[in-house]
Amino acid sequence: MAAWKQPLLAVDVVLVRFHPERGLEFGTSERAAEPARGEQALPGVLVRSDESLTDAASRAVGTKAGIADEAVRHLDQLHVFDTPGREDSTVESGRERSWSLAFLGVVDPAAATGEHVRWHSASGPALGLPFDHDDIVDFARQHIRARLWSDVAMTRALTGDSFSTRLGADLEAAATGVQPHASNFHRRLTGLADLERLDEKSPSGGRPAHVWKWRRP
Amino acid sequence: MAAWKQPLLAVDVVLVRFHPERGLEFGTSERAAEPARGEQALPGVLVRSDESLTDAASRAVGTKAGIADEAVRHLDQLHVFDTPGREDSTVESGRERSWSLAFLGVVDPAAATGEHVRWHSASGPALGLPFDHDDIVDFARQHIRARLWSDVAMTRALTGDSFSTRLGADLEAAATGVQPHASNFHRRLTGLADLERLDEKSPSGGRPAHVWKWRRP
DNA sequence: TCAAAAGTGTTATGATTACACCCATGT
DNA sequence: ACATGGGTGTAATCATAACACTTTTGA
Repeated sequence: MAAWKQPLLAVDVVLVRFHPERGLEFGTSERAAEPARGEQALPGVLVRSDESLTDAASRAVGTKAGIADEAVRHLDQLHVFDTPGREDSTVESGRERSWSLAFLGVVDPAAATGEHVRWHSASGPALGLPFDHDDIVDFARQHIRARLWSDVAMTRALTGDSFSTRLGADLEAAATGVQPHASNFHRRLTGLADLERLDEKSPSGGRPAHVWKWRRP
Repeated sequence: MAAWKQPLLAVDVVLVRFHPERGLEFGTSERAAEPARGEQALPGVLVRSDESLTDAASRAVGTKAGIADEAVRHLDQLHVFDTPGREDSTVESGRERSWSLAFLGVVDPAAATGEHVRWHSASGPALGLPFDHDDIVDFARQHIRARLWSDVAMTRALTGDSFSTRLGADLEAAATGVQPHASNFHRRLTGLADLERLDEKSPSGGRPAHVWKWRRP
């Protein structure tokens, strides 16, 4: 067995946040290096041998998007995308293979994300990102929809530790495309074991909505 | 940015088959190389730069387990396992990091798999495999349970192109741990759009069961 | 004709959806 | 008080589970 020369493994992070006013958004940052230099793309780095994959994802968010570690509430491995002839096909041979392990990175919408990050509404059209990044975003979109409310860690990262019924319903609407009936949605939250209804209320133009708090950590 | 020296990316395949008599089984093969030489483990190879990840998985099944390509009905990417100090930590430094992209590989139970492969009942205890292979098998087990009947490609690979109600019910039982009510299970299959009930019957000691056929390819 | 196993009929139970109506707040 | 939205009550609908009972085979 000869010496192995493999493509390098990169991690690319699909940044997501759920902003109370702006809704569900995907984040991109500007590429500093060729190829596609200057274009908006998913922040990514090559994985170093001394770090875990999740650490690499975290580093991508930090160094490429300039987002503080504390602002990243959740990191979730998605899928390895295997593309002939994508980035870093430096000089030669035209088409080099490349691997990208995609992560979902949920960001605190209250955190400042600086000028490096551009946020795009998830309800808009495809983002037109280079490489196969549009596919990756799409994969993430379906991942979110399939796991909302059932994957507590992910959902909690999107909503924050506590949230109003209103915000929850809007998140549901953003993820699935249909606004739930307010009444039924309230009952749905009631049924979730990890949620607790507080006595607080959250103003919203009419009758204030209840506030829900995730139990435990 | 200096030259990158990364761990090598391996693919490891969780072989699975659903044998009409023996039930759901996971397959292992004997390791030919250190570390853990001679032990049963998941077949895996280092990915080459000129092949896709799925091709690498396919090659692992072929070269390490000696299973013909045609016998592999389905290959599905699972997760990247990132383990400090696993295999191929050749000589030095004691603990090298290593990456393994796990695949689920569904094998035709009618195909001869030679002496290289050892099949273990999925209902038995943990297999006691080296590295984190037990964890990987467990991941695969949950993957199967979560997707049975909803993921047509995977389920079809397990059942074959056509199968009796009996076999389907046994598969369900093997995956979930509970034997479904025969009556309700029949109706469940009726409800699946991709399934068609044939007029054939399949003997089974009592009244013969119907045969179901997957539509399309 | 009896045992074994597959299906059908039917009902109970529970989740999901819809919608009428009442409640809590700001103006 | 009225507009705005949140929430409760309640009923219809649909899926799931349970179980009695019938059907089809082999012995």
